[in-house]
Amino acid sequence: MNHPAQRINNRVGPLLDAAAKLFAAKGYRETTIRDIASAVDMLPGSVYYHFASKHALLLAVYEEGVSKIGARLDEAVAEESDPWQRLGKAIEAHLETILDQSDYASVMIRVLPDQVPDIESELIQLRSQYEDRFVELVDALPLPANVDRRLLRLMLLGASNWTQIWYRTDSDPVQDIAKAFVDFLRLPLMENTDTQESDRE
Amino acid sequence: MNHPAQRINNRVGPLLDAAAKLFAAKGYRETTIRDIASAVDMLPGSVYYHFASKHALLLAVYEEGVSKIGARLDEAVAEESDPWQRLGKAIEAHLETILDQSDYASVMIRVLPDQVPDIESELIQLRSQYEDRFVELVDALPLPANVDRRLLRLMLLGASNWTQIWYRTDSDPVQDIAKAFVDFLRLPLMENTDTQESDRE
Amino acid sequence: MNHPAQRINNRVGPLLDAAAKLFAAKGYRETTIRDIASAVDMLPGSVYYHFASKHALLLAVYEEGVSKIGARLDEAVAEESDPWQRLGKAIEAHLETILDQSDYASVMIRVLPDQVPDIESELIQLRSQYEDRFVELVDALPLPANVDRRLLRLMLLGASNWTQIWYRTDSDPVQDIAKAFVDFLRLPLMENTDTQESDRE
Amino acid sequence: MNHPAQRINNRVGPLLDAAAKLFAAKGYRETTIRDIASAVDMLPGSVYYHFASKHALLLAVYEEGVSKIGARLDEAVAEESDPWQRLGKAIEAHLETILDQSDYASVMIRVLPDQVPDIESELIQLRSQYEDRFVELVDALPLPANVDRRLLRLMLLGASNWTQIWYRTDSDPVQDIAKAFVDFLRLPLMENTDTQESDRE
DNA sequence: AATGAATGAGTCTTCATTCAT
DNA sequence: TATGAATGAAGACTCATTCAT
Repeated sequence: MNHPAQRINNRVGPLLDAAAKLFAAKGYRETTIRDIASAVDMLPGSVYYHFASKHALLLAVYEEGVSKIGARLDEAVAEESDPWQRLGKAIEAHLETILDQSDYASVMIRVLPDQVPDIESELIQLRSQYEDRFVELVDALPLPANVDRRLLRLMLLGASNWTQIWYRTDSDPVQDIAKAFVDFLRLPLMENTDTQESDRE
Repeated sequence: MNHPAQRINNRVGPLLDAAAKLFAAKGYRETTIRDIASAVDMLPGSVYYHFASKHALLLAVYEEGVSKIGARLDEAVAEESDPWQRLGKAIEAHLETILDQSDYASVMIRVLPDQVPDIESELIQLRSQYEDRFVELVDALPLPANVDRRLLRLMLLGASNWTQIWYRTDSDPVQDIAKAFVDFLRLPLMENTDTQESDRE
Repeated sequence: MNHPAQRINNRVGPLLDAAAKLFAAKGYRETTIRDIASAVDMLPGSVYYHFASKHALLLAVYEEGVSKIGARLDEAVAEESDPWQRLGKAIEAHLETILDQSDYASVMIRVLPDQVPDIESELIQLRSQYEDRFVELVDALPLPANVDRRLLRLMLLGASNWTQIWYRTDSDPVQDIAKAFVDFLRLPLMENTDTQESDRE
Repeated sequence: MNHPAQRINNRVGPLLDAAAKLFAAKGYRETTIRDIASAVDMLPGSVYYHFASKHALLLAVYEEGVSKIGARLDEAVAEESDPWQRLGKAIEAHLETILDQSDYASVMIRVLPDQVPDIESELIQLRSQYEDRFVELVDALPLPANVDRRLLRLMLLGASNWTQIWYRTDSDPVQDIAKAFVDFLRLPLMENTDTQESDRE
């Protein structure tokens, strides 16, 4: 009667993988329970033995996604101590994970909380659990006092997430993209860049 | 073809407005014909007098969106001659339009071509019709030779489009965001910035 | 307010023609008022000035069909006096009219009364008004006493009507078909007319 | 593919029966999924568990129809060796099946391929699969050299199929009709058998 | 653990028809 | 005479979900 989610040798894994792959490829609404089930040779009804609802499936994918991409990022960042290097590695890890390596992480970027109102807040929370890492990363940057670190972070993350829209496997290596993004920002923002006067108007 | 859009006293205008508003707020799939119809006090079937299909409605909104945001951008850019100023104004116009002023333009950013496979290519074409303006804008920038202008553009546009995800009307003024985004990039990339040394690895 | 159906120079003619053509080509259900209207550059609503309903249109087509094919047949038959010749001419006229010459007549054969239950009885009556001519034609035939003239007529008429299913403009001339049908009945098909014994094997 | 038709205790059988009965009685377009579903106490949506579409249902009925009437005819014909007898039995079987015994077979005659353009070619193929039997049957007939066997077959089959239009259960026994049709062809109808001269023109 | 069968609410869409102008 | 705009009832189909077995 109960859902034994911990069982090692069950089919929750493949099921979740299929869901992640499909959600990542087509989006949440566009993916049906039947799609997912038949990807693992199950019948639609059987999915409900493992997950209470389609929402629950998405939530599980999101959780796994956060966990995967978070771990990957922590690991990448741990190798560096210089704040800019750490940020660079972080973006690199981020891009690699959502573009290349993990459908779970892709889903996190592709399926936006407001597309699933019923579990919007849960999704938001899960996302920030991950994205908050970038708050620290950016805070650690040696920057001029007047720099709006929040906007800086948002810009970098936005640009990174949006790669999902235009990235094709045959375009630039992911690492180049990451490096370019950080460098575009980094060079002017270093502490000792004197000529800092920006007044449009 | 049969439906002359110029007729003064018709309800195509309001209908399209309602569609744009709803598509922008909830997404394409999440918006039903019933939603749109009842927003203008029509019956679902009546919508089909004006538009052949839900796809056609989206296409019309997209077209109007491209036209609106394109015109707004051209106008904003025309006031300036300095390439960086022009780019700044462009981003400002872009953000204002998609965040504040036009549901039509918002739809263009929110509803991605691959979410509507049946008219994917039409949507892509419409989008690039607008986004191509940024190619020119970025090409006009005086930049060091080794700068990848494509990635620069993609970064800026990606960051801008992603604002739709986090922007709330009570956060920073749109103009500040635009200025920040451009300035983050601009300062290091000015021609005579000597200390250009980027070597991670 | 009233329908001046007699007006010479109106558009009832073309309208009816279009309806006949479309009903003949696609069937009643498969043809929409919009199809018919746009064939004569009208709007769907305008059709209702001339005809009270789609049923009424069909009825009018049927009437015209009966009248046309009836006249054609009477004319053809009048030229002959021998009963078999008269029947031959009749079938020839019948086939020519429904296969070649008149959409109105084709409709009579193609659209069966029971497909339009609301006016089934009217359609049946109209049809028999025409088909009754064949009762006389067959009654006039000099036949052995034991021949079931009703079945003979039904066979001939059925075979003729069914040509609509298989006839293509590039197959046999209509006249040949008519002649063959009548001759198959009139003459014996057995190899040597007298002895009735045929055994392959 | 997913729906195994052989399962003993399912409702595919009754569903198909209902579809056949309704298609035969009212035609394809005139029959709704709701009609069919409610005939077997299902909800409309449930039908789609068993059949992918209304088209698929019709196709299944057609297939069954071809199979049923083909088997019945083969059986009837096997009992005889004389070509005319064989043809007579064939027509008898044909009429019995489409008028009396099988809704499936009736559908084959009543619903014409060109009424369902989406699956027109499949339906045509299915029909000829059956009707081709008559090619052989007619070819086996000992006939004068100048007889157009194709038209002969078409006439007989057309007349037979058209019985569906006029046949009522209280009219002649089906066997009588079959016998009459074949005899009309086989034997001469002219009063005195000898003078065989057919020259219209 | 999974399936077969179904449900029911909802989706887009169609179309004969109406009616004020 | 005709049109523009709509209606409303119905149509085929979809899909997350349920549940007895």
